[in-house]
Amino acid sequence: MESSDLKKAGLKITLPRMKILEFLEASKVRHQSAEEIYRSLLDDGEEIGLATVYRVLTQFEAAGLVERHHFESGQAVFELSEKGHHDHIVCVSCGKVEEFYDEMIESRQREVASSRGYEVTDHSLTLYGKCPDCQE
Amino acid sequence: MESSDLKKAGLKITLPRMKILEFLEASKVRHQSAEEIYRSLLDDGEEIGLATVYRVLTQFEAAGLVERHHFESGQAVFELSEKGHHDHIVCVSCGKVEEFYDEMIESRQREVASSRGYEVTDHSLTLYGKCPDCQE
DNA sequence: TATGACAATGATAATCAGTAGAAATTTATG
DNA sequence: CATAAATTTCTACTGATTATCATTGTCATA
Repeated sequence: MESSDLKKAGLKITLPRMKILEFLEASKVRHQSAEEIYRSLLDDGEEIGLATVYRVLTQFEAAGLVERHHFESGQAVFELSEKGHHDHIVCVSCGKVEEFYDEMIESRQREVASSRGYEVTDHSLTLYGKCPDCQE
Repeated sequence: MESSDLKKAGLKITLPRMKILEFLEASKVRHQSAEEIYRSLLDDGEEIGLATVYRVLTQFEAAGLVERHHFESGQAVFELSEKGHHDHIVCVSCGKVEEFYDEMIESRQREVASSRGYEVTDHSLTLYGKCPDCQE
């Protein structure tokens, strides 16, 4: 079932790609950096190179299998794009990431863009704040 | 008039800080990277180090004089924060940046965050698309 | 199932934005 | 002006990501 995802994406079925995809699907953490994914795979006893992790994630992104987000931390994080579009709330204390979707915000964005003659291809909205757990 | 800004920010008045502030105020380009600012100053015949540009911009940011944005380019850009809060539309073809403000979007963001118990400290919303000039 | 074209991997070097350290210079005061 | 403290500069270094390249793996075809 994973391999069909790869085929659909026009990617050959290789061990590293399977490993990464399986790992992302099995992981309960939805937003992880390339380095974290790499470390986790090594810890699981897999043999894989960091360069391959970066390369494969980039290919997955191009294929629409994962999304890359930048948030504030210098380091990009990746998430499986199983669900539809959504935006993020990031806790500035603990780093937790929650997802949300608000149709009113979405539609206003489209209006703002088109009123200026833009064809929107993408957008990113991230709220930063303290999550309930981190407020004392 | 620039020096008073620096004083208010609790920063000593130094040549590099004046140069950078004057440059930002005189520049017609509102969003520039540290490297671009550095190059421009050198081209203007000023003597300044890149490390100083980065450090001063960071101090200006802390003092609220400039804002730092991350967009998709990997490289941070800085803008004078003369105006109030606003979001951005970035053209994916020519890199042009426009600003906008939409109260409905702002208020929905606050609602979304508070409905999840978050205290929002900041947010970033960026739309990506093709500007009118770049659509053939 | 063997083969060959070509894509993918992995180790490492390179790049790129940004930061740290330490010596030299400048600023604000007395 | 003299002096302490803050600031600048240069340069080396980080950390994240990408490029290189020799080796290996995949897969359509024979």
